Amino acid sequence: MARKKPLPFDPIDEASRQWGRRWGAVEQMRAVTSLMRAQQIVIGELDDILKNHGLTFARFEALVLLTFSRRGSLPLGKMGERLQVHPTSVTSIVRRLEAAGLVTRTPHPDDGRAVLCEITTAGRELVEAATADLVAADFALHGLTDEQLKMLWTVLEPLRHSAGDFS
Amino acid sequence: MARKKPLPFDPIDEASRQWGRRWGAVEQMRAVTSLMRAQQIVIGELDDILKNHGLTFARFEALVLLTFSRRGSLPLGKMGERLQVHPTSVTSIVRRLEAAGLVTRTPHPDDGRAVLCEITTAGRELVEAATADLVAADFALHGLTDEQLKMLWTVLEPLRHSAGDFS
DNA sequence: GGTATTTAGTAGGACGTCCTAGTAGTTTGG
DNA sequence: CCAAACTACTAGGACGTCCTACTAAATACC
Repeated sequence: MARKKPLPFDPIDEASRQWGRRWGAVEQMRAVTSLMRAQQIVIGELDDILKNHGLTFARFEALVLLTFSRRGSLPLGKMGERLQVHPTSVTSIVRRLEAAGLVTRTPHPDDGRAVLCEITTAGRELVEAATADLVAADFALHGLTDEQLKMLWTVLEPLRHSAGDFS
Repeated sequence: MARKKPLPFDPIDEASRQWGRRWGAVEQMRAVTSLMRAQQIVIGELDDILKNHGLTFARFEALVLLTFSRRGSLPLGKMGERLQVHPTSVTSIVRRLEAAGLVTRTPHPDDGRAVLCEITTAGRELVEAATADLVAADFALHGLTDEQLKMLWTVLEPLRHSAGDFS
């Protein structure tokens, strides 16, 4: 994941300097660029860890969600709501999980339109193993203090809220 | 972008509650999930704004980078370094920019392997217009104070640093 | 100088994300 | 009770990201 040759300067810092000479909203630009890059770094590391289990972070999240449900199963639509992704993304994720034998797809007993996704025993075991690895790796958030982690969440919370994720 | 029906609770908060009952690293998990979701929200809004200009944020960033260069041109490899993306991503981005007439691709005069990407007049004009829109929209970071924006950057900086982005 | 290695970029493919469109069930309202 | 509206999901495609080859050119090293 790490660049072969790290730049001798922070590219975002450098860009924000140039940005400031022409346009406004320097702090916003810098924050957004940071956010993008940090997300890219983190998901790269997480996917790297999960690759050893044949997973991606998206699929891992789906499995975790299922383990949190009472019966270990949810309709795809509910999964999309909780994971905050588009319905078609859920279809894609679940298709791959099913192919790996980690979930099963059955028609919903009470609603002919819906599909129930249920985690298998193999899925539950894999979640445990994968989670252990992620926790051991600090979720790729090396060196951030609990203070900083809370700050990150606190700063981003109103952003998520105003985007209409929840009320 | 906004969900049709926002959940009556914060899905990340809810997940972290359940997570805490089984596994550790609750703060990390919550921070990571926040980061992922916030990035998704922000890039969604930015792409939405840029769609009016026939751009995406990735392509916008590439154009901005070119306007920051002395001659308005850079070899693809340099662009990848500065944008912190894989070489093949640069190829993809530049191909689309070229198709839109926003950049030209010419062989590098001093290095037969390299390709020089140069922004066109149309490209420069588009960057100005698109930037104005993004700035007007606060880069989709509605309501975050300068304090919070700085905090975001500050918290994420060491993460980027330790990933080897720069030294 | 001539070969070996490194470097720049492209080709093709996997994945996750979104979108639009379409199908098949369910619910609503007259 | 039947048609209209809505809902759950799938199909197919665009985009950006990464990866693994692969080609061609430049550089290093005998």
